[in-house]
Amino acid sequence: MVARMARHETSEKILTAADALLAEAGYDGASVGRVAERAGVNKALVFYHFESKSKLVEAVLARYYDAHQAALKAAYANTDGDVRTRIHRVVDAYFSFMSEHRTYPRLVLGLIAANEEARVMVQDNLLALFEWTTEMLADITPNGGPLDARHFYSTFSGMVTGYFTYAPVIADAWGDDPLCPDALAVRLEHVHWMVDAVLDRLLGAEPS
Amino acid sequence: MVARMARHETSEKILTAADALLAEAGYDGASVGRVAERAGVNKALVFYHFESKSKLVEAVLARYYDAHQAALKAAYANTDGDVRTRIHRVVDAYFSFMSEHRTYPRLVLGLIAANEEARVMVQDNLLALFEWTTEMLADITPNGGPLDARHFYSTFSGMVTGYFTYAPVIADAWGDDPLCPDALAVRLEHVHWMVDAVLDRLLGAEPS
DNA sequence: CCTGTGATTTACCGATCGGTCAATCGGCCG
DNA sequence: CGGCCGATTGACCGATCGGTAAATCACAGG
Repeated sequence: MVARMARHETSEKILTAADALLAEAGYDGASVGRVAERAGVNKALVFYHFESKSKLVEAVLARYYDAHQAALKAAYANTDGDVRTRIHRVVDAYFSFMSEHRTYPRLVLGLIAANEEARVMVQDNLLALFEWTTEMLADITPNGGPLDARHFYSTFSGMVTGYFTYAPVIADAWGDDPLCPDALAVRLEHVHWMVDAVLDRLLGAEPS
Repeated sequence: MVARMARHETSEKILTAADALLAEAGYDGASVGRVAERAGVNKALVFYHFESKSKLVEAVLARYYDAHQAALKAAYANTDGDVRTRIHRVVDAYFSFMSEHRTYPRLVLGLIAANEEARVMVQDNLLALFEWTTEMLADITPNGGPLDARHFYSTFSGMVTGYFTYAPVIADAWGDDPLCPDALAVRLEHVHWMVDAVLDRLLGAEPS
């Protein structure tokens, strides 16, 4: 009577449940028991497929890491157009990745807010994106000071991820759902407007 | 032998310990036992002074709420200078409040990442700031669309709070401490530069 | 000096946490 | 059919969680 399924199938169900629960309730709130319950699976089975809770969380993160970086690099690898066009393309890729994986930014938020152990899991991916973005902007931003690439990375990634993570909190004040397609499109417009504002001031009246 | 102290004194020690622990470990990580331990106080005493854990957290938040809003309103109440000058003054107030209360943004982060109950505690304060900022920007930003005041609030508050909350994560990649006075001054410069970039594009070549 | 009162402590509760273990189940191969 | 092996289960562990009850303590007023 017990439904049998391939190893991969069961693991995937557990990963999906853990992903959703981590985004909803953070690291501590996503207990192994609740993850198993949502996956429709025995609690001990979670430890059989992933040996510990931290390993499970790392597995959830790993599903996003490669995809996240690949999406950005693919967008920047397209060399059509000038610098402005390419930056807009990367912003589009960043934003659409987040809207296609809405649990991801909240998952990261939950890990950063939790204990030191959970925090270091996020570091590797964050640092990789950080260094890569710095390299991308190296041509148009000075080294050091308030216009260093690291500040622009912090500012613009925060504009995107911050919107998704804070959305459930401000949803009440906002009349319509801030995560509905229309609202997301408007937010994306805002980010693009900000990019242009920055580039206008950075590049001056330089002919493009 | 047991040191006696005024009611206010003990409460304050517990509040301070809870504040620090919430910022470090989030809502679930800041257990009542650990809070009591850090405050050098018996665990049951926490329930005597604050009847439950959620009431304790609300008390911690309450210490910041009034001060946070008062700081911003005081800055904007100063009507010297044009719009640009006044906005820069509010940004300065926002930034300096965060750097003087560094546990505050991480405390809020920890509550947002935790369960629904903890999330609603943050809403009230966030919404008050949100509406007030909207009102402040009403004159120079259009209603609705990507240039609505709500988007600028989300963007600029994220630029400040996001920097403080993500700092411990990116500290390793950053050579020097991102929260040391020099680094903070540079970040503040960056935010001001962004404000000017936005105002240049919003107000056009308007003579000031 | 006695007593009342509020601050503090000790001991304890049921629930849940992450994790383990032996038993069991289901399909495949000989 | 019998045996093997990997997937799954239920029962259980010690630790810790938020919270409670009653005893104890320190001090002020009569």
